[in-house]
Amino acid sequence: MAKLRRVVLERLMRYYRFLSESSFKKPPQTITSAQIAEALDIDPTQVRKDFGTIGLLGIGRVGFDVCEVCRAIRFNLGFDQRQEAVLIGTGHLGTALLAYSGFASYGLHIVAAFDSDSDKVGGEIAGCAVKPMRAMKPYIKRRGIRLAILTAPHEVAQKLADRLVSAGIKAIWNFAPTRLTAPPDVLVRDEHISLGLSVIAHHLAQATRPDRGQDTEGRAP
Amino acid sequence: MAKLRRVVLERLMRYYRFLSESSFKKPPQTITSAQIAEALDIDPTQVRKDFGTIGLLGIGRVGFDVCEVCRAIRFNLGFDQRQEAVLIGTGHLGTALLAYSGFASYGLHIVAAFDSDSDKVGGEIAGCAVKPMRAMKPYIKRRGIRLAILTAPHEVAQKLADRLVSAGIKAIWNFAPTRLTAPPDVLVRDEHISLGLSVIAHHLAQATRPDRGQDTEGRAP
DNA sequence: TAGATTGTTAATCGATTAACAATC
DNA sequence: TAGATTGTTAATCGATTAACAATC
Repeated sequence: MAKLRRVVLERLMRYYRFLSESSFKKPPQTITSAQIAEALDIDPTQVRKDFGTIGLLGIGRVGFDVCEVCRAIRFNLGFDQRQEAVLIGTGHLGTALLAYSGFASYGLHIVAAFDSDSDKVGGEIAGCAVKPMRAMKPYIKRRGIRLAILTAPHEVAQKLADRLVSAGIKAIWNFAPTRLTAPPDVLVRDEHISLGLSVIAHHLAQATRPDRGQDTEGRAP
Repeated sequence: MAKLRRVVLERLMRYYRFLSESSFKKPPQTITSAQIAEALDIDPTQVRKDFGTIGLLGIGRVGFDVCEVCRAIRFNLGFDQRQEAVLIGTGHLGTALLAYSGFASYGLHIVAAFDSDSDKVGGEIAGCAVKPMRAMKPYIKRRGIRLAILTAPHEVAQKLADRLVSAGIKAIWNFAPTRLTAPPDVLVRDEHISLGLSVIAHHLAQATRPDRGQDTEGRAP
């Protein structure tokens, strides 16, 4: 399995979400690159190229077999393997993620949550046991967990990330508003909503005070 | 104010977050592009170019004035204007966003939440009143709200988005796992966590079953 | 002044799009 | 067969990085 670039991975996910809708499970179960492109606002050549990189071959004059495409994407994104994860920090966001039922269809299972609040420890959230922080490292080691979902506050995020790495974690899905540092073999995916906010805020500010056109005509020197 | 590209906006946000840390508020309050680049793992030329596009001039042999940089970014991202928003759907994620106290520092204020659950309507979440869905459109119109944060379930997301657009909303920050369609003058920013998941899942699958090297040496024909 | 840092132009890199022969 | 769709090569586009004279 070749290593794929981030942009390719994200497009593969979009194809997958689109094609796994029930409507495509029915015959004739084939679809052309042009149809996918139209629906997702992507260039059809791009679709064929992406499919090519994961070894998919289309059928001339017909298109692609929907099931085959889905299977290839599942394989390349690893959805066909059970993936266990721990969640660190059971605040509102952590609770939201624990309650989200959609992860299982991607092979992802949150098997334990950890929190420093002794009132929460011993309890359950969305069927997942909440354990004390000191149990984190041994738990991860014992079960060979490789993925951690970090939903702890900013102040403790880096320290927790370090502990996760020392416990053997290989990927951190970071929802804390903090840029984490980790060794090169550990993948960190940051989900800062502040990046989205920058795009939104700029768009709205644009509308309020548009460019006063310093380079347009109508203002002779 | 010129319209800026998404990648530039996201970098501006990263600069801003880095520079607004308290440590940079103290004298000498200047910083070089190389220092910023080092901290954020960005090319120094990129930093200077980004600053140039928002009209910032550095001082030879010294660098940039931290306060001036922050002010310019605040202006360009619109953080200096009060921005009111409504939130639609008070599930776990909606509650997490309502409880997040960091938005105010970007000028963003969630002034009302809407939900279809009559048990929630009339109550308060994190100091924000929860109102019935039917009150949404008149509320938005009356107060001239331009931003909606959509944290409703997948099934109703597009329908709600349509209603928001008809009420006059100009930007939708979409946390529902749905690709929304909206008129071109309405900005939609999708925060699908599934995109992040694709990157994480692929990384972990890579480690489990690395490329069996069909093109590498050691396998003579 | 000498030297560090900027602003800007040119070169590189990678990703997207266009073109089109090959294919079913 | 005729025609639609693929796979792939070439062209374009945009973003990143390198180089360096101008500046304080």
